[in-house]
Amino acid sequence: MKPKLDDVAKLANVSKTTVSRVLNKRGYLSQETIDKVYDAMEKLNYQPNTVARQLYNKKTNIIGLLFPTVSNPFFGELVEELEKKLYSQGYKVIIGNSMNDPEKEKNYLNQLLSNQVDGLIVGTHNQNIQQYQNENLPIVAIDRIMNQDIPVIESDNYSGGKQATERLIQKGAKKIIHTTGPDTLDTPANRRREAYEETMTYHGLQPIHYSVDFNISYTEKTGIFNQIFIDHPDVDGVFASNDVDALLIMQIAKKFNKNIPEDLLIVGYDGSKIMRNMFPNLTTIVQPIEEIANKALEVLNLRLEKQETLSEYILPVSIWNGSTC
Amino acid sequence: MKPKLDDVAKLANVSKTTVSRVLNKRGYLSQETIDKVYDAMEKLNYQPNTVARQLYNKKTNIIGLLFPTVSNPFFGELVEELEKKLYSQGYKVIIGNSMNDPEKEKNYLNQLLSNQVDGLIVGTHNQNIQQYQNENLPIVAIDRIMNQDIPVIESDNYSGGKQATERLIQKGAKKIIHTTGPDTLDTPANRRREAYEETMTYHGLQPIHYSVDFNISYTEKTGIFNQIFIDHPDVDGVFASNDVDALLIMQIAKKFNKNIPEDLLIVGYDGSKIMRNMFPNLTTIVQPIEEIANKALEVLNLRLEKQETLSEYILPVSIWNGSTC
DNA sequence: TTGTAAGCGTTATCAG
DNA sequence: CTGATAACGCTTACAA
Repeated sequence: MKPKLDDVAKLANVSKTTVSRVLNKRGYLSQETIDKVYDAMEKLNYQPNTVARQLYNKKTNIIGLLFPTVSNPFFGELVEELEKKLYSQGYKVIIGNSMNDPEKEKNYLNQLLSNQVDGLIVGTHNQNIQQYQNENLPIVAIDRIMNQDIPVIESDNYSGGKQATERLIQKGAKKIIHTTGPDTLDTPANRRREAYEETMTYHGLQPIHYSVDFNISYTEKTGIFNQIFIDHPDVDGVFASNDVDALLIMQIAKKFNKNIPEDLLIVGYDGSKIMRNMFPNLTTIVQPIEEIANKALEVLNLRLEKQETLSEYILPVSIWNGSTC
Repeated sequence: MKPKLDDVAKLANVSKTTVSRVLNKRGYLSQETIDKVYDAMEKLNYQPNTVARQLYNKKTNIIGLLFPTVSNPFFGELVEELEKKLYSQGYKVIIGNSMNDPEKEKNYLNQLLSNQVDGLIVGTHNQNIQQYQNENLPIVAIDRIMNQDIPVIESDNYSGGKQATERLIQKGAKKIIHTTGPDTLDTPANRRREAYEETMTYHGLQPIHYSVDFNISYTEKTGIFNQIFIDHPDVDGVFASNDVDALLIMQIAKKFNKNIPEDLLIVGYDGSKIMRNMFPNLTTIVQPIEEIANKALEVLNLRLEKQETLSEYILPVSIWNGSTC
């Protein structure tokens, strides 16, 4: 059996209180007592029970992170950044990969809301989850609209969409296709599409978009992207909704004998560090992952301290000049 | 204040015991009581306190995952796979990205060992952490040697190293350089290097390796990889320790005007799904990520049930035939 | 400087 | 079928 406070107390011939005081370095204690207690803890290899402490303190020092998938580099880097910073603040993180499955998200939520976490950072993309309302748990959303009470951190999607589209047009593309997430969601990322459509229209070009569900397999995705080239053999520009898709499309373009950038221009989205290093050629819109993480934590901390926050924080994007556009 | 069991009990005019019974669907209860209680819970928007349950049950239903970094696709996919499967078993996961920093790992460990988690899956690469001994917490290691008591899941590193090296040789490379992790660690991954060296020697070739610390920046990494081409302008083959590095090296090769595969053959390692889809051209040794995750959980479950396990489980690797070698 | 006792929010035993 | 009550392991008034 794991030793508990009481065992230490008995071995050291003091009370539980005293041991607790030593443990938490609180109150006045004689050096002698302190030594005795440490000795006993050592002997028993004592480790305080975190759960008991959590119960008393009503604080778990755990933050929940709910994201679609950690295997997409954008989320991977974001989660890593968040974890790193939370760790240095003394928090641990529980991660839920919702895979954008509403059931799973709802489930996670219910569990996490039950005093399991001190706060929540949510970056999944589902609608109609009302649970987020009924708690006064500090929550921050990343790139996701939830409700009035929950602040959203996002990068400037409209500007990103505009920059991408203008870049493609300026480099001579006329038939530009945009891949997006599912049409049905109301997320800040939709502003990319708005920007794309407005920019296209402004230049007298016809916007065309293909929406791709998250959480489908690579095989299915490849199927959809193939279809683009079948439906539009004359496509000469693609604005992909993320870098992984951009690269997938590049692979498929090859099969259709399209050379990049001669026959087809491509712009991606996200610009995670790992992508920019592995494939610097890909022209892409860079979301400031580190700044997003910083801002999310800054706002979460405000909420944890019950302070006021804005309801939206928009961070600037930049463009990475590769050779695909 | 959050409502508690007692509040529900009062509102429903029953005892805490009864509410608890309803909550856990245990024992005999009249339908009337059940309805009353559910009503009260509804009205108060009651949610049971997980921490209190954890304390009583001495079980948190949390598994700790300690990995170097979730932003490398190999670990990203592995962690995702583990999370997905643990979730379906009713576990949540606390993730620690150790960045291979021994301090951080030790710290995480200490915290997690304190009754915070029911089990641990460790895939970081540090030495000399003795803490793992003194607990009877179920632990499983992935690709990491810890101590006799802790079962290790790994893919067949020797075979992987041999296949990679032989492939390079067979395709005509003579001056083949191998990049590895730090020399100082005793990990199963070292068997790749052994295999590389033995295979090279067997073919009368001179093994040369460059060791690259984890947790250095991309800039530093690039520096080291640059050095390879400066030190060995006649290099015609590279066996990289992972796919990310393989791609980094490909970028650098370009700068040195080496065409792939004409002037330089490259074989990577890991073969995560995302990599194989984004860069199908990269010839690489594929670790069976899903099987590793499955086996790790199978073994962890055995440990959780206090059953015997083997001390080592080795899973087969395969080769992905790209065009870089 | 140290100890006693109550309480954090559950669950299970045992009695009715 | 239902209710007191103790217990899970720790922290903190309050007392001494």
